[in-house]
Amino acid sequence: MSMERELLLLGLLQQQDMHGYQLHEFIERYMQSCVDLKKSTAYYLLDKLAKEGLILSSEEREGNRPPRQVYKLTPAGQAHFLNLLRQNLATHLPARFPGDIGLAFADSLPLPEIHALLQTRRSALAEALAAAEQTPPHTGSLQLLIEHQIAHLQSELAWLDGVIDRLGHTKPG
Amino acid sequence: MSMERELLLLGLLQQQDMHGYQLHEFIERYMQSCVDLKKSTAYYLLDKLAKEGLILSSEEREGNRPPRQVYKLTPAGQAHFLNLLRQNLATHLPARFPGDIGLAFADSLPLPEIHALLQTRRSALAEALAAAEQTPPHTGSLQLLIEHQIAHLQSELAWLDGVIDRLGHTKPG
DNA sequence: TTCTGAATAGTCGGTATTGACTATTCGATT
DNA sequence: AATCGAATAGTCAATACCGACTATTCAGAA
Repeated sequence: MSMERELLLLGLLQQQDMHGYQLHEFIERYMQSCVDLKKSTAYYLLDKLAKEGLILSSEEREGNRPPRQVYKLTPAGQAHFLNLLRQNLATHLPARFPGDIGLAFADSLPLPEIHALLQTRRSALAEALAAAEQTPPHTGSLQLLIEHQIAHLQSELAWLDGVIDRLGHTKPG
Repeated sequence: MSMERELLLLGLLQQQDMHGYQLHEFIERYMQSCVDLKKSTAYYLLDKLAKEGLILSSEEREGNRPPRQVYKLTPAGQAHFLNLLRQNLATHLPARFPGDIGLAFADSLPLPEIHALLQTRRSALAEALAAAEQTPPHTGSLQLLIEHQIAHLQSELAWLDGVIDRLGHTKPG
């Protein structure tokens, strides 16, 4: 498993014991800007971490609900978490831009159509930025992620505007 | 397969017939900023596109070299390519920041250590920016990708400097 | 000419990831 | 008290993906 996903699960469990569903909910709600982790993948990875002895699972029932597996960090897991954390903080992990692939082939379409399509993209981007700016403030480091997202989207918007602008001045042929 | 990878392969074959190895070489050399596509994955996806009738493969030998599969777009593939291209250009695909996961759990380490680790990250980031700025200019839309990468890395560097700076002023406790 | 290292051109077994599905419970509504 | 939709808590078969490996050719050194 990639180190980011591993760090993510261990990190959340280090803050608080949780069961799989809860873990996935939290990630979807508050961390969608850094990872996309499907529910079934989360369960798969939790199983694997348990087999590696980094976390322990125990049954628990609440009210009439069917029993569920609650996970907690082992001492080995705690140590491993700290190592991954150090490694993550010290490394620059390049972000990928899947939207650039289209740009790379844009010459296959007539200029006015490219312009119209990029205007649509611009709107979507501006909306994402507005949504990020609307996010209510969070505590501690989650706030950091929101601010990062906003700074990034602002830079993206400025860049896209530059691209759209230059599109008009392109000499045909 | 994700639409980006599909668009990428069809797009390259639309510009020029190629064989698998060549395709992968090009992607590694010139498009590492938008995708990470392993060689074996490229072959797997080419097989799949062929099965879907979007590309055709034919044997070809050059000199004494063993024969190899050369791929070309079918008319269906060309049409599909244009649709994917329109969709890609019109959509904002959010980038992910795996480096943010560490930041989210930074409070697990003492402040001076976080500071030291982030300085290391900053160096790596600055180096990546310098490398991007050193890239010799390219023709057409590939130049666009390089400029995007530079703009992005500049924004990342400014943001990281802000984070490191605020770290010093944080009141402990 | 024989060896060695780099470039070319892939294949294959195993791991990671996910979409689609199951099943239970709860609260509200009829 | 029966029904319906949303929330909870997962499972599983199928796909996607990749690391490590194989095999050939070529250029240059010994």
